[in-house]
Amino acid sequence: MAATLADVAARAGVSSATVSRVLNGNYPVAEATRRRVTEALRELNYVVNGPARALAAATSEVLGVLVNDVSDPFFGVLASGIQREAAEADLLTMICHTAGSADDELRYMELLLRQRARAIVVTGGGPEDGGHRRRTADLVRQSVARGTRVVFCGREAPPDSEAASVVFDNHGGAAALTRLLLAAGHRRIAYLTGPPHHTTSSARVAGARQALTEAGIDPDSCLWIRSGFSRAAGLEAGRELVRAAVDCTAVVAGNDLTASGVIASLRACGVRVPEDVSVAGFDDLPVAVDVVPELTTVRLPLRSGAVTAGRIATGTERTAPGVVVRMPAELRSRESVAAPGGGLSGAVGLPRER
Amino acid sequence: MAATLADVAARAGVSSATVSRVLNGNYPVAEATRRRVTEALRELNYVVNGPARALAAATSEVLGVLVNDVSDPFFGVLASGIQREAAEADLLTMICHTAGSADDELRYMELLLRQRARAIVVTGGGPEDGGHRRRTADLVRQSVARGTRVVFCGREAPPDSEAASVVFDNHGGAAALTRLLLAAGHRRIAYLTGPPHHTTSSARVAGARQALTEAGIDPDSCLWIRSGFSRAAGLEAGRELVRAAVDCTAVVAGNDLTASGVIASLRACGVRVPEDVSVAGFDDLPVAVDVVPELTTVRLPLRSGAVTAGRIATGTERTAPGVVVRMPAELRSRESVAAPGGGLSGAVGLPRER
DNA sequence: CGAGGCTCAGTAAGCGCTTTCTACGAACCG
DNA sequence: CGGTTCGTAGAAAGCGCTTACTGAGCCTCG
Repeated sequence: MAATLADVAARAGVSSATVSRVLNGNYPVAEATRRRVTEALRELNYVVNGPARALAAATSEVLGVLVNDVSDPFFGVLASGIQREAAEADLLTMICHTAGSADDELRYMELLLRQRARAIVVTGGGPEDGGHRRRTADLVRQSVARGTRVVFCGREAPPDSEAASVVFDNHGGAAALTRLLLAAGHRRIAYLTGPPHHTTSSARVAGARQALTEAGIDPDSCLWIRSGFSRAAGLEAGRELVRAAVDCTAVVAGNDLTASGVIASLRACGVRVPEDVSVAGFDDLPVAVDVVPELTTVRLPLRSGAVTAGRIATGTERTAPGVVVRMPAELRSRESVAAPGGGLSGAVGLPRER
Repeated sequence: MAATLADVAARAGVSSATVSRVLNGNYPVAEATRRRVTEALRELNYVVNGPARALAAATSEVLGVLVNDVSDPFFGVLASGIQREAAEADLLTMICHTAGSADDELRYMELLLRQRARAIVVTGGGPEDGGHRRRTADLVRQSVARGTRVVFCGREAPPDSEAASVVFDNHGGAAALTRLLLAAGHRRIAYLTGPPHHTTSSARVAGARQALTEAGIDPDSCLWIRSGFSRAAGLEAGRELVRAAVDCTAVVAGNDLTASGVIASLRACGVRVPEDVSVAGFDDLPVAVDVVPELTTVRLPLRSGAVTAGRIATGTERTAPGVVVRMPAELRSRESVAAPGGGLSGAVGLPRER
């Protein structure tokens, strides 16, 4: 049933090589022949056999993108930016959902490597685990050796690897955001950190701590609460903050999604934002301006970072191996941060602790 | 650099057939031999060549999932359900983002077909366009002929095709939702339909119209507004409704995302939900209970639908070709719908029209 | 008018794997 | 002790494609 090149060739009365040439257009073929072949191609409903082509040509037309969470808009922006570049280079993008699991990340990298993907883009932050880094570095090495380009977008490639990286200035952004809060007069700040042992979380925490220290404030006098990067995590955290009547005038969420959750649950508990408590986000996702009040946040140039990563991955942009492209972060001051108000405990009418 | 089976065989002092057998474990191999081979495999850092294997075995280990929008939680739920089943069957899931484009949908189907994917799951609704249906039907036929199973999840497979379908009762759900609103006393309802010429939108509209007609109300006395399925579309629509001071006491959004947008923009304009205007959603996504007030919506069993689709796709569950599995919809009555209030125009202090 | 150049197309050698067929011992049995 | 069976592994034939390499015509030009 499935027609092969040979079938088409027979029907068109030519050799299979000619059919291949018509298909790929990389060698001259006389117009008349081309027409006959094209005809036969259509008549037989020919569909090229990808594996066979990939085997013979030692390359394929797929670009793999690894994302932590397909339903997180952060990755949506990244993935669609990369996809656009891939399409430009006639590659088709396949997105693999790792669910934030380090093992799945490796599994998919290996799968893509096995499939001889043209390139692999690993997006988002990753585990800070040494074993994982080492295994990742191994895979990167093998991939590069087999001609699969690897690009990291959102974290640095393992040291000494040939893979390029596009990284966002999480550290600087977090520091700037903290300085903004300090300038507004906040001193008691609750930080919802992202998932622990995660490069992105750590960089943001480190940036914030540095800004605090530089302002002469002991970072440990602030609250550091482990949370996730989802809206649900923010809702949960918001409820917890209120329940514990935490003594703070500002909450810095791990990202905008979390911030929107925090705001929703604070308001549901009667806490006004920003009158009672200021809330800040991170990333400047579309949701940041959908929320009421609009979020003060840190804008990461995700789209252009994705495009850069995509261009490196497709080879449109040639770079030195192991290059690290740094993308700046930029403060977006909007409505959700104001001068310190009564704080959480004040707002809900509980005795302020400490 | 890239070690092949033959390299491994040479190193282990066996034939490549033996190495293949060790790799696949489908033929008996003496323990001692196996050990030597395994050793060589590791020493040479062997990575199987997917295309070569796929070519020889005429099948691959990938399951493709087509989604309209990777960053829409509706598809997130679907994709992760399918992925779980795929993982169970030792297949790896690749998600392709079609951006709702009919052309991309076909392109990706063809890509997956070319790659000899084990199965393809097409999720979500699709264009009602005849040409597209026909081309889809063609591809399905070819896929099946080549041993790639095709499953539709969220819309029916083209007529007479071998592909299975898992469909959600959009029609019945929309009817039930409308009846709920009618029972609450609403008569002037604004419907934000999803994207036009889209199977899901149409089914929901048809269900609502039927319920209206059955209640003796002329469907055309209600407002039918084209919108999208995103939160942004809801925000936009909400603003429009207020701006035009539309005379209605209830808004039925295309889905929960849109509903959350509508609520946000209505409230931003000083309209109370549900006191002034009731708002209903569709799908019962996690966001439905995150929103304030919690959304009255229609629950679609997305997760179990996805699992079913996944099981059919992987072959875990054997079904007759062309089977259509229907999943029921279920009303979820929560806070966002109440008895009719002053309506939109009343709330914003504009003269009520008509 | 024959040599050299061009254009176009066929031949055939793989790409790296799976799998059938075959072969070789060793063990078993009557 | 010859013949059968069983367990194990090699030889080799593809899978469907790409791509040198080769060569047949035909044109051009000295």
